[in-house]
Amino acid sequence: MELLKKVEFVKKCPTSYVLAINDTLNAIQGKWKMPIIAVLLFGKKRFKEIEREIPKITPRMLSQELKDLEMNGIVKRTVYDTTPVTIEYEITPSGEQLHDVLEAMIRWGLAHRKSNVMKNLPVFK
Amino acid sequence: MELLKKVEFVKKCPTSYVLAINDTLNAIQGKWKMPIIAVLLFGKKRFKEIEREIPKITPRMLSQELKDLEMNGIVKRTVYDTTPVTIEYEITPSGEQLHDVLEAMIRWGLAHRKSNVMKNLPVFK
DNA sequence: CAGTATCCCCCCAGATACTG
DNA sequence: CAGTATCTGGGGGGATACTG
Repeated sequence: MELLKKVEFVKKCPTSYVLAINDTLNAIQGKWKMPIIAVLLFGKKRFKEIEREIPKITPRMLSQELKDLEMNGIVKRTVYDTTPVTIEYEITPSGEQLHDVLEAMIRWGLAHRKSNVMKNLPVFK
Repeated sequence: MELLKKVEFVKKCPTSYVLAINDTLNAIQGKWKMPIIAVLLFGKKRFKEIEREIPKITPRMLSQELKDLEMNGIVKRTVYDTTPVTIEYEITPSGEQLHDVLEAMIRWGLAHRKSNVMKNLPVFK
């Protein structure tokens, strides 16, 4: 769908579009969501594994964000009945579909940085 | 680029991708960025016009967000030498390219809501 | 291992009022 | 019109310690 048509659509039916964008934003927004999703795109991981792969994240934050992601259907949590229990986190099919969004974001980010229009962007964050 | 290749790429060259995603997130993240961008996609607007079109936004927030967007090269601010001065905000070409990201987000948001995997999403925000 | 529980600080953002 | 100034509360998120 091209821009003008979309704009027209938004005019006529704002709620569903705004809602959809909001859902997506909620899914990926927050300091640690993207890193966690990125890590899980490489496959199932356990709590400590994720923690180890994301520098500086605290268990408190990891726990909290994983709950969010689970509630939003991005991540699935499975408890295995071993002793002690093993718990694995994996990305859901729906979560995996986020790669389209990520690719669009990567493409825009690269192009935008190249176009050099940013006046005051920190090189690292 | 498909997922696996991207993942490989991320493994080899994490910084640029993470940076790009970060840039994009910074551009659109925040409570009022998307509404402002949406409004400006309809054309040039003045401060008060934007304020009127976005319910509940305060001048303080609008001013702040517009500055952010300008610094990030998403929005251009033009001062016209009338009396009193007229100031117009318009979206930049680079900002307009965000529609690819928006469309990806809309597509994912709609599909994800349809797939009904969300356990606890507020119907309205 | 897989998390909770507490404490605490900072800053985002709302309310309200004011200015060139 | 096009914003800025000031005050304020709530919560996101860090540090640290603890638990089944």
